[in-house]
Amino acid sequence: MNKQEIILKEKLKNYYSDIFEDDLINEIIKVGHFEKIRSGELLVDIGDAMTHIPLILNGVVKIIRKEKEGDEIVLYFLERGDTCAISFVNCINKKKSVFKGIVDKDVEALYIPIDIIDEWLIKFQSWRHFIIDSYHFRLIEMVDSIDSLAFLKMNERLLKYLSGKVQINHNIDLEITHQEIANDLNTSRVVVTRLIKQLHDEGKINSTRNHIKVLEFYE
DNA sequence: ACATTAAGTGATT
DNA sequence: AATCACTTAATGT
Repeated sequence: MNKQEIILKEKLKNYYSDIFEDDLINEIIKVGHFEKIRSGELLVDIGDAMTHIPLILNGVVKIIRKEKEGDEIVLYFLERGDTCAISFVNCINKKKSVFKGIVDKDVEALYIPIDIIDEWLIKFQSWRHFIIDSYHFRLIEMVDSIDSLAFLKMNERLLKYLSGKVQINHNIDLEITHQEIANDLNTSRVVVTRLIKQLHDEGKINSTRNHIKVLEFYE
């Protein structure tokens, strides 16, 4: 086993040993191939056929639903321990992706071929549970995001968005522009600017160019 | 110093 | 809450 594999095994052990049994971790290391993906890179696009599934070790992936003419909206973020279970089902049925995934913060991931994923479902209980749990979790996130769209006003959505960012980044300092937020929420920059200013005046955030410090957020 | 990009604002729908 | 049109401020070359 080479040096990289050892480091990898350590990372996997640290992050996943609570959920996966040792045998499974060993198999993951055997068949998975390691990749680093830089922030801003496209992971999957709508219509892509998937052959491998990334198991996220580090970083953040932004999952986006896209309307025909460029209109996009962010559904949720994936981080360590997450994997897009939606894509498992895509794989098993050999269907194409319905979502677009962009790397939001540099990602380290292990790519696992789909046929093996299928085998593991039978072979490992912990894997089965992992997939089902993560599917369930995605569903909850989706419902949540539908709720937001349907019932929340823009200012509430913004606050929720910022809260989510803080959680996933493990940092209350966000490097983001009003324009980027506007794109993610599918609104205009002007609107974001005004709401940001409001939140700033209310003392809930601190905003300067390219940077927002979130002082009040949901857990 | 100049150009570019981000953010702020008033008025209108 | 969106859009337009314009200003001001911050930053890069």
